[in-house]
Amino acid sequence: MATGRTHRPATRSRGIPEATVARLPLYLRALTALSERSVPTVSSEELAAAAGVNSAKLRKDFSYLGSYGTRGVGYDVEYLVYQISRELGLTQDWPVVIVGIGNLGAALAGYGGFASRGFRVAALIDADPAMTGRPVAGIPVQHSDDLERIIEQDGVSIGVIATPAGVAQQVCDRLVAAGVTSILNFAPTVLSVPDGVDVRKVDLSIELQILAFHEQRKAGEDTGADGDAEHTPAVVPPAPRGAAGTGGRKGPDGDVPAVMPA
Amino acid sequence: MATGRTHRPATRSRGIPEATVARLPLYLRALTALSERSVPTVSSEELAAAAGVNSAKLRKDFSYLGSYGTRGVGYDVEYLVYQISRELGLTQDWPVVIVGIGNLGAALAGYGGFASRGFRVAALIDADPAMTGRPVAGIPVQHSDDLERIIEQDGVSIGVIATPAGVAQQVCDRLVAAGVTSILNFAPTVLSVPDGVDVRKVDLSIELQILAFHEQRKAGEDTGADGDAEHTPAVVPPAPRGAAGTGGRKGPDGDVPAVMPA
DNA sequence: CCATCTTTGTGCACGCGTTCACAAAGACAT
DNA sequence: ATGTCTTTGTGAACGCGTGCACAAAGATGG
Ligand SMILES: NC(=O)c1ccc[n+]([C@@H]2O[C@H](COP(=O)([O-])OP(=O)(O)OC[C@H]3O[C@@H](n4cnc5c(N)ncnc54)[C@H](O)[C@@H]3O)[C@@H](O)[C@H]2O)c1
Ligand SMILES: NC(=O)c1ccc[n+]([C@@H]2O[C@H](COP(=O)([O-])OP(=O)(O)OC[C@H]3O[C@@H](n4cnc5c(N)ncnc54)[C@H](O)[C@@H]3O)[C@@H](O)[C@H]2O)c1
Repeated sequence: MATGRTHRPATRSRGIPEATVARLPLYLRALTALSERSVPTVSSEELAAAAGVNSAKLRKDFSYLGSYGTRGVGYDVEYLVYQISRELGLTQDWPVVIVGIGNLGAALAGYGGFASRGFRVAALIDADPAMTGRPVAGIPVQHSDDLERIIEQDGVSIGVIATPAGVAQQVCDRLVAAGVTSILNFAPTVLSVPDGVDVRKVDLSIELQILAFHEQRKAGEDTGADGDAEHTPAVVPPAPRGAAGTGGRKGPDGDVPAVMPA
Repeated sequence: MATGRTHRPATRSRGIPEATVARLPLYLRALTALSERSVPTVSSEELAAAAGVNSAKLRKDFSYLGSYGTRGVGYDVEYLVYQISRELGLTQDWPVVIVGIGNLGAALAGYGGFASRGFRVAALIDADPAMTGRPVAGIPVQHSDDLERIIEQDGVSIGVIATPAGVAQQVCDRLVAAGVTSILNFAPTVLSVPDGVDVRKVDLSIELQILAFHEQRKAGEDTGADGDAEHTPAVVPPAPRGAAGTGGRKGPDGDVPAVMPA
């Protein structure tokens, strides 16, 4: 998932529920695939299956956009692709800057799916002087000293942060001050931004921890021991399939010893 | 039809709400930072600010775990770190395999935050024979022919898919058949899995499109006109019945329906 | 022991999102 | 035109998540 921070400007955004907006790209992807196969129309049932959602939900989602279907037939694929693209703002070009061209930033820079939908990598920015001028994915890296100039010059309104967590807030502040109003944050930090700026985060660590929670729960049910263990501490839960005995992991993030208070 | 998608296990009796589970890693991160600064206790107000959430929400979240606070004082940092870690299943070791060691997979393999919380990269798997044996982030890449053996041997229950979208479902099927029950998918595809298997996806493209939607909305407020007369909607079909009468979707701002293709 | 102050834990109300179920709309055949 | 069949669009019910507001719990001080 990856959600942004608190999202409630009190002013209802546009009639379209946030949950619906989050699914539109999903529909768009499925529709694009149908379009490439020259499928003329599609029913809500078929499209819903392709997008992995409930058909009633899909119909309600589309009802927020308007009545674009034909009863008894379904939806016109090409037409719907256009309508959703327009609604999402993909009919225009969105220049994007990526800040922090390390392992992740470099991978993002070369990501094909980036440019596929109106998103254009306008610039790659890094603080390391050694990287300045070096081409990554065909785009020369620019020094962060020029960050403000680049953003204003190219009219960039979307920024991607792929720097270490320690400097993410600082980078964010500079981006916002220079005019960026949408930020996609890959650094594991909570960013503070003024009103009117949207932040969405992608946090691998959080996703894994959520998976671990459910994984543990599944394992707990199998052993039948204490399915709903409640809060009765003391011992660690039974290890599921092949969980190696904590062979002294303790990552660089510095895990904590875990001590019970008196 | 195992259209199985992610979806909630419906947290039956005495379960922790999914929304709460998703925030626990956030609290844990903030608490870990406090722990490293040797802060003994923290109030819900302070911790909520650090995690970027509402304090009432935080207290309610913690109430699902039990009564771990002390009224008039706050929460014991070390104790909470332990409790949340335990609840999330981070007190045990989780071996993880990454399939598809391309640009993204390689970045993930070298990600420090991966190993920081009990997640251990057990293996890197790729279908390209040229990569087999080559070390990435210090770990030798193994060929996908050995996928099943690796998973069973190491008791891996969490898999990360970073392959091209076209083969993601196929890779997913093999992972699941071999015993993996939690999948983190980076490929832009909807994965079908049987019940009991959790899938979470990280989709950069979707995040950007959501940002673009809001960005367009912000821009639309400034400039009164809709800006793009490119597609020229020639004919304006009658507004779908009840735009104003029956239930009024849409806001007061009159949207311009485009032409329906023949 | 009592008073006061701080902060938790939670009952409650509200709004959003999901899902069901069905009338209405249109296609198509006769 | 009429009837049948398919599929949309949506009213309504429901459940989940959020945030308010406050009583209770415990610390602290006299
Ligand atoms: N690698 C992953 O798979 C992964 C996954 C999830 C999250 N993340 C997060 O993404 C971020 C980047 O990860 P990474 O592996 O690419 O790290 P990295 O160290 O390889 O790259 C960080 C880059 O940021 C640059 N940088 C540092 N300070 C900067 C500044 N002030 N302005 C501009 N650039 C600056 C550095 O020069 C470096 O090139 C980290 O916060 C990490 O936690 C990484
Ligand atoms: N690069 C990014 O920033 C980024 C961002 C979001 C999503 N993605 C998605 O992540 C996936 C990987 O992206 P990438 O840029 O690393 O692509 P890539 O082409 O660099 O890497 C793909 C790797 O998968 C391997 N592979 C192919 N088929 C395989 C199979 N059947 N089994 C095992 N390995 C197989 C290939 O050998 C290759 O090494 C893609 O689906 C992409 O859309 C990438």
